[in-house]
Amino acid sequence: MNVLEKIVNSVANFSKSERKVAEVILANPQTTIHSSIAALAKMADVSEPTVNRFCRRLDTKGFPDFKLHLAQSLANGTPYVNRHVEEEDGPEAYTAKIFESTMAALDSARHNVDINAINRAVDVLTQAKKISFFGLGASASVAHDAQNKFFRFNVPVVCFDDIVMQRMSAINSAEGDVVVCISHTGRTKNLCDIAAIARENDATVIGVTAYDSPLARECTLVLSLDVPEDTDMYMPMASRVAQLVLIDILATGFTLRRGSKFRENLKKVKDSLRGSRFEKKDIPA
Amino acid sequence: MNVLEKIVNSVANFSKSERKVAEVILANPQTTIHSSIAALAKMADVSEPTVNRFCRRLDTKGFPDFKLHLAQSLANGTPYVNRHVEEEDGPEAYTAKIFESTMAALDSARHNVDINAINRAVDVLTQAKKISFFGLGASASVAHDAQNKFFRFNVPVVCFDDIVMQRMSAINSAEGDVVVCISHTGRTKNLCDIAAIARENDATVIGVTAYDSPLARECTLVLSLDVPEDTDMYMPMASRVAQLVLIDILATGFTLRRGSKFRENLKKVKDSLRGSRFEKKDIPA
DNA sequence: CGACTTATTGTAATTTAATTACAAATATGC
DNA sequence: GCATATTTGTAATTAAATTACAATAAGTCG
Repeated sequence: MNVLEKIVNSVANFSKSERKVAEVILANPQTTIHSSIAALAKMADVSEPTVNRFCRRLDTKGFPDFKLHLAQSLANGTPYVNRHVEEEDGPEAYTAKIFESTMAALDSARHNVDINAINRAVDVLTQAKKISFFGLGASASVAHDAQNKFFRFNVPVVCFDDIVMQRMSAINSAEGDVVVCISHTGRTKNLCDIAAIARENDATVIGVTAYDSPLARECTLVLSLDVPEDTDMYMPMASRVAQLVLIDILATGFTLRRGSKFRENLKKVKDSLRGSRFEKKDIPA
Repeated sequence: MNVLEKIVNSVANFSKSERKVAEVILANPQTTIHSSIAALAKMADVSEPTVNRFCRRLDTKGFPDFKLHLAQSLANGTPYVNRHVEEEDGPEAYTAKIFESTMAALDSARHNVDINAINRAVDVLTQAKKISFFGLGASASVAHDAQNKFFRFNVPVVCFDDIVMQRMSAINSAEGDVVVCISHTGRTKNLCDIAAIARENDATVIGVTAYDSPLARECTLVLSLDVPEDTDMYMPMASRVAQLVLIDILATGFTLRRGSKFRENLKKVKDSLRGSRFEKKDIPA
């Protein structure tokens, strides 16, 4: 596991001084791997043995071993950790933290997605007579986005963010229709109802939601995204980005399945937008 | 550059003993990073200073520094790159590629955002009498998302994805109002008009769009996101994710600026949603 | 509230590892 | 084949990390 993540995750078990060490390391990971234990101790304003104890607590053999692990974590260019935004953060700090948390979330999601489930979902979608995307609240915009994407495929696709419309649509669904329900928590009652109704009417229900949630239990097929935890700001952030990426993946799988001829069509759709846009001014060679 | 490659490439410049060291390292790189200089010297059947000289020849400061570089090379050195999806990619391949491209895009965006612009945007937003989010097509869902976020702040906020409504709204704007126009290319004619109209009516116009685009020129303040290029599938993918993250950042900046009292309110909004959800079953201690 | 216990942190000593300086050995050119 | 240059190793030195222990701070219970 990424050492940086490990530090963040086990910050609770740290003592006061150890936390100081953690902060300094998280702030300058790149510097850390080129510092001696003495230099780091000074930076964190603690004693050298404290740094050593800190390393041991993270299951490394000692400081040099810790640096090795740290170097490995930094190697893939990603010090992406889910760092929480703090009250006293300036624009620089919170901007960096949000970017990094989002990337960390994507990284985690990437390792946790069930490729088989994705493949089956693509199967189902390519064979759908009609596709509906339903989401409420923050997930509504994900549903909209999905509609926008699949609309380009010249497939019958609808999207509702209104429970009444969703309900009507679900009741009218039939065999061969696919309903995609999007909800991070999977605990939104209304959406669970919609999923149940759609299934009773023989539609295939794909859930983009948490594994083993009430919504998941109502679905034919679940695409779960394990995203660490959202940053403290009481609003969905990283989770929603992961959902979007999942939609991108489904859309991509869809176009690939449809073959190259189909993709030419896509290009036409894109080109058709040209009329509504200002031309890019030609740069003289 | 990858140290292992470097060893292979410069094997010509090595002396006999140095070559012995190189061989041992190439044969057991994983072991090497956990060995002392003495252990390695013994394995290669050379003296310790020879190992040290070997390290120096590879432009490292010494043996520990060399181990650090080696560790970095060994850590699955796949930095996130913008890999294009290919025709023959299976689910595994395109899933990985899309995740990685998105992360690469975010990484790039992170290094290119203008923190000052963000800070000023937050300034403007916190002082707004009314906030409007406008986007068309793929950017419409980003606008929706923004609305959802800022709505929680108990701020007058609207969002339209319909040019007629956008136009009416823009005409009715007044000093103190903030209009956020979202467009990846910044070349959507209709949206440029809206921006112009809003500005003529004394609203502050923030553009989430490409630098130096027609839309950018109509804005009071531009938040440009430099995202490499979208994957080949003829639809906006990474760019839109970057926009969403930018919205997250603005929303976060907003709440931080408003102070801790305000954030308690936010928690209340979140808690208010509880009634519409299934409770998480309590896990017995 | 104070004595006792436990946990945390730092100081100093010790050990270990890495580097340097120098000498021996090997190779290279004339 | 001798002189020079290069390579390699031995021993000494230095630097770094770790351990042992003492002091301080934080809890806990009477």
